[in-house]
Amino acid sequence: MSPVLQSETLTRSVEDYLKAIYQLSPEGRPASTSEIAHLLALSAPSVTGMVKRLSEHGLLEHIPYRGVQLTEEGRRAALRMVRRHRLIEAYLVEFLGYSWDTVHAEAERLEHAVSDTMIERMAAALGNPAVDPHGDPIPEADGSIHELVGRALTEIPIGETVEIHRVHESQPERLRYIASLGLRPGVRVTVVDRQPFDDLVTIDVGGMRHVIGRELGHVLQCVQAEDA
Amino acid sequence: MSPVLQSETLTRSVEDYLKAIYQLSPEGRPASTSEIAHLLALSAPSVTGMVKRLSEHGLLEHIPYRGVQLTEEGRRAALRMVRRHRLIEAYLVEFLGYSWDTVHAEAERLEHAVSDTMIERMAAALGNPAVDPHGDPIPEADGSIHELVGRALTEIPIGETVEIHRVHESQPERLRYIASLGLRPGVRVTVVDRQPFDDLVTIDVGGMRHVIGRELGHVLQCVQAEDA
DNA sequence: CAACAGTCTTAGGCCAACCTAAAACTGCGG
DNA sequence: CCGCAGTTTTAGGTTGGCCTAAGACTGTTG
Repeated sequence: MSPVLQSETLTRSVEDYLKAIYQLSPEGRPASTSEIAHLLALSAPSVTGMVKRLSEHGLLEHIPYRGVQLTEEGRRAALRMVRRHRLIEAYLVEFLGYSWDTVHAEAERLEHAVSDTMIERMAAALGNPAVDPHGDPIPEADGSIHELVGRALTEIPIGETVEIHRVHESQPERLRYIASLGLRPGVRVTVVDRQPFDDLVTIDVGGMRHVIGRELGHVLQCVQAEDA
Repeated sequence: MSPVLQSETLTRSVEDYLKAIYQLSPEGRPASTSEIAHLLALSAPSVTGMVKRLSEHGLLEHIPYRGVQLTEEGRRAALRMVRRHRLIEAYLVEFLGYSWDTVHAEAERLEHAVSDTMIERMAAALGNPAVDPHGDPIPEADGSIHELVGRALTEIPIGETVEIHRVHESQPERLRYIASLGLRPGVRVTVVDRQPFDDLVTIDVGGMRHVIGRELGHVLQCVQAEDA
């Protein structure tokens, strides 16, 4: 119908908005103007303005004062950016010596500049990985994504051993701290104690004990450990 | 003095202008408004406007109706972009399966998006090459550049055997044609005939004979063949 | 159910980069 | 040395993307 945005016509800004809205609500629940503004570090009126334009272009639906939801077209464009971002992160870690705490900013710029061809070559060089260095699933080129739902570390009962499967965080300082505790996707962790309030969890990571607070606990997504 | 552009403050546009001006005149001779406009596919008034701003920022000197020259600061910024561009081209060819005729457009976008850190890692992965896939010299990180001056193919006398050392062309179709003749940096060529006018040159490339016209002849830069 | 806090939108501006149309300059040829 | 072609600049306008200030809405609460 609309001959708009045949893939390459989206501006950087538009790509950022779509990705942000997707990240605020992968399930499609409406995202609020202020959430978007906060995530993109912009003023609320800027968001309102852009949202209006994007909804005119059919990339999202906006109910004034109620929030925005991606249309199918908007969701596809957003997932394309997520795929790019995560593949770039994986590539930089694998081939250019980046650590997972430094890779985000670089990917944030590259995701807008790289061609589809280059993305697919990077994917091929990596062996078409399913997840990025943080354990986040990489959407397929066709737009499908397989979210492996784990449990937050804060929900694991005492005595249980789990495997960290995803570290849902992008701030370098936090990632560096997490890494300093020996925590990263694939690592096995045993919950040895829990506080009744504030979701404080004491864990054992390869013999070392650490106390994890609520925020970090939510960032660390776990799955059942595979073998004893 | 001016706290402007501490490296990362240049916009894409500004980077493009500086690189274009450098390319129009690496030696520093003034470049004209219309040359710049043509190279960047912009209107002349757009160039005048930008040139005025850039000269206010000390990146170039503009004598109205006479042309522009890069200042030392502008030249440094331009060489930085040239380094980025050529290293990116080399990296894409070496590690991501690009051919030299497809690599230019990709590099043109990436050169604005990649961090200095990433550029240096790419350089290291390549073993700090001195030239890119077209044989163009890659400026050093400190801003020095070593242009190996060759002779245009049109200037080689009959009977002489030379080595192609640089193919100074960026249009994919032309590069594809050149490659189809077996011509690329490092290839040895013997001049077997020359026409008195139009600079037509007949060459022998590994047993195949081709006639090269003036334009292509200038694109192909040659050096003395190393050994018989 | 009125008032208020908080959120969202409208109004009005700004800046970078582009454009076209018109005016100004340069340098050459008669 | 005047005029004219070609080049360059000025004038004025557009668009995307951002901003602050001010007004409109919503939902909660006394």
